[in-house]
Amino acid sequence: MLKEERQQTILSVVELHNRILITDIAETLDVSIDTIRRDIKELDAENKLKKVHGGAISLGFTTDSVKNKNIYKQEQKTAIAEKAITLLKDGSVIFVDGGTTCNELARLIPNAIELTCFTHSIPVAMELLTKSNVTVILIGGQLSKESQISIGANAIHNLSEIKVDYSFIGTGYVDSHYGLTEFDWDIVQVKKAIIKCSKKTVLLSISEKLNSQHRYKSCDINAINTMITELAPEDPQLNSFRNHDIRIL
Amino acid sequence: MLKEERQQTILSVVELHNRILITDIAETLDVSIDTIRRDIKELDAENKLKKVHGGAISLGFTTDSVKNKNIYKQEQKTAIAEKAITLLKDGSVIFVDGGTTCNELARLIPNAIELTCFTHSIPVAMELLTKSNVTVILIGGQLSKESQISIGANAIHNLSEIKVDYSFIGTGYVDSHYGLTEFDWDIVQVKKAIIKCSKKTVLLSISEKLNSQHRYKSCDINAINTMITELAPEDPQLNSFRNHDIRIL
DNA sequence: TTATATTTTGCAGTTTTTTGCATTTTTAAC
DNA sequence: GTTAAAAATGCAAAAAACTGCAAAATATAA
Repeated sequence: MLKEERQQTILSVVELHNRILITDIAETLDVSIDTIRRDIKELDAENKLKKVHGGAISLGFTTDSVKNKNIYKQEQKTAIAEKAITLLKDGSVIFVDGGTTCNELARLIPNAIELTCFTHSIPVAMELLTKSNVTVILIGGQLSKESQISIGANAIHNLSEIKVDYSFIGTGYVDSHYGLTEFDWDIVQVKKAIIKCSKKTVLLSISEKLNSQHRYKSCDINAINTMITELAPEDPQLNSFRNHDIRIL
Repeated sequence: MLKEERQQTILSVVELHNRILITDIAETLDVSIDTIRRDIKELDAENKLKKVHGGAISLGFTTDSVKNKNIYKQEQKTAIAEKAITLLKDGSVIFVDGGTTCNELARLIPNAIELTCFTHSIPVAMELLTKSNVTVILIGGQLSKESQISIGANAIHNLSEIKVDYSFIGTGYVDSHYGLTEFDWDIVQVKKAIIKCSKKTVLLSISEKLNSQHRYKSCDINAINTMITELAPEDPQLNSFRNHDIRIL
């Protein structure tokens, strides 16, 4: 049996079962344990799997991946959240939207700043509960299973009764011409209510979402006061937004 | 079984239930208690979870509050929750209070029953979000860091606008003479509002809390329609409650 | 084809890691 | 305080990993 074949077999077993035992596969393929050990060592070096004591596991199955929960574009979102943090002042009253980027913002709020945070997102609320310097006020309503935020008439009504200095919102799609758009109608209604109750609205969006659109519109691009992406403000990708009255951060 | 796999399993249990008991998981995975202890120690060092006496809790619940204290009486709470489940009917509209026992109830709701659940508890909401057969409606308000529920005028107002078939509530202390009492005044106000919006109120309480009282009163014992403990209904410990118009389950 | 260089493989001995058990110490529940 | 459960510690057996080396397989070149 060729080495290449053997390694391919190992990989397919790992992909199928998320794991492999050295002793098992050595017996199955009828080669020595050392050979398999060396194969796995190589495949690990090539980043095809993760070598562990006694065998190997698939990359998506590692314990490290649980914590970072495979958040798509995690680094960019952290960079965006860090920029957003700079807008916070002691005593600010803010609203934090749902979504992974806003969640990251919540996570990174420093404990030097006293804040009052409104949110309709369960994950954001969880994150903020750990911070003693933040007063958290939950916006109730029917919970969306998918996005884990309050939506519907009740949520919108609750939002109509508050006023915040800044709201930090995410969006499904953003385009300088079409504005902020979403796939989901209910979400759009809530976004509208959020923007309405905010003195200033800050959009957090990874650059990937720029210049894309979908069917329902949350607001015009002019409704946004500040837009934060992971790009430098002078990046050419942001050119189309410069004709508008937006601060790019 | 690979060590990585084991640790992975531990992490996923912690993520799902926010807690894990060393003895439980050792038996489930069929390894010694010491091994699990070492795993949890490692995972704690890697900041994947928080090690506590008797097990581990998820990082989200690090607010060293109600959560980790009572991971011990878990079995009793599960027994209570299982009894409570029997009261649920298809199409019921219920309210689920915060606290570990009610959380257990939420966790054990079977997916055969269609329900509409109101709750003011973040952990309960999290739990219910995983169930496709349950419509979850969140009661907003200021969040209590310690108990992770909405409290205050806003929460009470929101409660005044709903009506549910059953509410499942916990309490700090319960006594056949003094009724349901709490250490915290704000909590009491919310409990009153919950009871007011319920056609029937079901108290879930481990027997340990029976015949104890504290300074603020939520309601008379007569305000409770059904009381569930982990004891058999005919247990002598429940005698003092038998003079009242309560169903004991 | 043959001779030579290179890679791969299996083996033996050593080191490291993992695991379970017994004992002591600590914790927390009462 | 007492007491029972859990945690920490030390230890030894077992499993796995690493090391160096020589034989075998493969590739390369004359």
